[in-house]
Amino acid sequence: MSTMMDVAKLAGVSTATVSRFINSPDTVREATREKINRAMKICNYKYNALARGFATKKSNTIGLIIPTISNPVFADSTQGVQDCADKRKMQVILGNSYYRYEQEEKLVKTLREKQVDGLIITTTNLKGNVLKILLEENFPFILLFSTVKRGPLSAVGVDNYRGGYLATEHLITLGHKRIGMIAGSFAITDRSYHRWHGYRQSLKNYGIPYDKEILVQTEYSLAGGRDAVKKLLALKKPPTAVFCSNDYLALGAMKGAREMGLQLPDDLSIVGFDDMQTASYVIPALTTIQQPAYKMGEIAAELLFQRMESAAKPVQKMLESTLIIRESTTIPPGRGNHAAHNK
Amino acid sequence: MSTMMDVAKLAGVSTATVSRFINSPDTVREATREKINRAMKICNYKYNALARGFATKKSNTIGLIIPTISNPVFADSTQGVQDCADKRKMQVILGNSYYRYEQEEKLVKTLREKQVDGLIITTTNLKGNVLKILLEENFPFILLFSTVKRGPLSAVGVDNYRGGYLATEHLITLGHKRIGMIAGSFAITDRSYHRWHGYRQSLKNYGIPYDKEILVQTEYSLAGGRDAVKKLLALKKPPTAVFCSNDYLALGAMKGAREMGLQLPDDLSIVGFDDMQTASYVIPALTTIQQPAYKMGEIAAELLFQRMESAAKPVQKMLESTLIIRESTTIPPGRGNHAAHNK
DNA sequence: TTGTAGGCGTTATCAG
DNA sequence: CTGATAACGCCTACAA
Repeated sequence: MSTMMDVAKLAGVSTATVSRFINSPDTVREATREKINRAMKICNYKYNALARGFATKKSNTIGLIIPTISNPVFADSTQGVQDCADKRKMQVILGNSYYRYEQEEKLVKTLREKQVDGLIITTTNLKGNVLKILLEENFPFILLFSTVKRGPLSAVGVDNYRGGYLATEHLITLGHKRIGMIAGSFAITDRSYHRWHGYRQSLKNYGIPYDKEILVQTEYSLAGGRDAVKKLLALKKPPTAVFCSNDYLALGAMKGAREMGLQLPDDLSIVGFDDMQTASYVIPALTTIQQPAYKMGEIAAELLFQRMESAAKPVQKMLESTLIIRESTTIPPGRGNHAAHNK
Repeated sequence: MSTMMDVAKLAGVSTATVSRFINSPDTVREATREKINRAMKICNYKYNALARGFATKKSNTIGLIIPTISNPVFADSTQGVQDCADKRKMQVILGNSYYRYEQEEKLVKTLREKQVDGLIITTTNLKGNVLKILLEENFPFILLFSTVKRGPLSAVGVDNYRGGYLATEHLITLGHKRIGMIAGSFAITDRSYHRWHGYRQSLKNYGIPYDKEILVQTEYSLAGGRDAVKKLLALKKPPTAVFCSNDYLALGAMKGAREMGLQLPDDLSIVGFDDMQTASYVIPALTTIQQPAYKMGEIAAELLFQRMESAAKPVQKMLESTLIIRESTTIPPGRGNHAAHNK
């Protein structure tokens, strides 16, 4: 593999000139440029960005840590950060934490060793040491899908509490009195926890007693949702509606309910969270809380690049999450539902 | 940021020893190890993997180029390569080509400049110069979601032709005579093209004339599938079944058909391709051709690492793709369908 | 506009 | 088991 040295010799110039030619062509004379160009062709020169990074102490690479790329919401946000990085001619190294803190810890270590210029993290543990150290050492990073609204950490997210509130309120407005919740394990994601808070508050505001019997925490998966709904439906007093803390859980719940012979949405109303692409293509189309995942990724990257350029004060961007009413929610059963003829 | 030099001085040893301590601790005396350890703590030493890569000419990084991470199938395969890379303590830089060849070209250039040790590519143009050059220059790379079965390129994929054949045969076996196809644009993905070939061959083998009227090429998206199915349904002689070249298209088609007032699957049978996670959770659950995406990613990474260690002869791994029959396919309408009471 | 030369943090070779 | 020292490929003053 040929180097600048080879090119320089062949072109009869110094390596400094070759370097200039690459980084700011207009500072080198036309004739020289041509010589260099020719020389590069001849020895099939390939620029070594790693060597450059070594010399400049900038890798032009950022790290992105998410729980798992197989969740479409994280995939969308990843796309957002990638597109934004691409514009800045930056690359992104991806890491999956699988909702495990030690893995997250390991990832930031490895990525920092790789000299990434900054980090975007969808963290699994807001209180952990990882973020604290990053902050202390003044390393540029942005939280994504974050729940923090103030303080020293820069972050982008949505108001999960409000999302949970809206989802529940929608169900209450339809007439439901017994509303269950299927939540991602609180130990693993505080987003789920915040959504649950919104749920509780909504119940409270409308004078519906909270019943911890109809909350089930589970893993964030289709199967998790399916099993959870079956558990709820097996209760003596099963809920007539459930709020699921993400769309996977909701689709799983639809499946589970159906397997138990229920008609949807008539026998059970379901609302999700995320609005992943397929949510509106499912039958019945899923009522859900929409999160602008792609946009959030874009903004996180944008914020990170700003932060990398100059250490401004921390900012938190909370984006709007909105309730999207579709077909998976309706009035409670036995209330003269227009769709009651189905039974 | 402190360097090995600092640690060495503090510990009263040479940088060489520090380096040894890091890379093969057992070659340095216990007492020395402790000194170094202490020194590292004191100056909060952080290893610089980039400098290492510079010295060793190995970045311990691979590049992964896919069309788009928002397609769950590619997300799954990405997870597969990442998990495999993780085991080898390798990082992966992700790039989206968006099915655009120039983008793919640009990506391999950038990634090579970044000195990735190898590349995994889900290519958009098998015949393009990119792969040819990679091959000529003997750069390690593996094709993923590949259609190639022989030749100089190493690759992993499934038999798309066979998948298309199976899907169509299933429909024929159910009694369908008029079977349309909604395909991803052939110009963009030869996988789609191969699936179409399987479709044609199946038709032929069962003596059903091919009608190009009921093939529509579109973009790989939910909306694409929806629009396409509407086009087909508007024909004088609409199909009673459609084979969609991926699951997104199939879900889109379900939506479109439903919007036109059809009952599924009774009025229209639909089969997809991929078996993405949500496919079995949709209602009616999607009949589809399953591709082991995660597995394929894992194998591709495995193959790449082998290739990086020693330039063995090229291999092509074709994995099994199987027909998964679920609820979205049934006998043609007007044939005494058991579900006919729905109308 | 171009050249000279030192430096970036690690590894690797060769002595000791 | 440890130390000295020359790479590795590029950038960047500083000088010319």
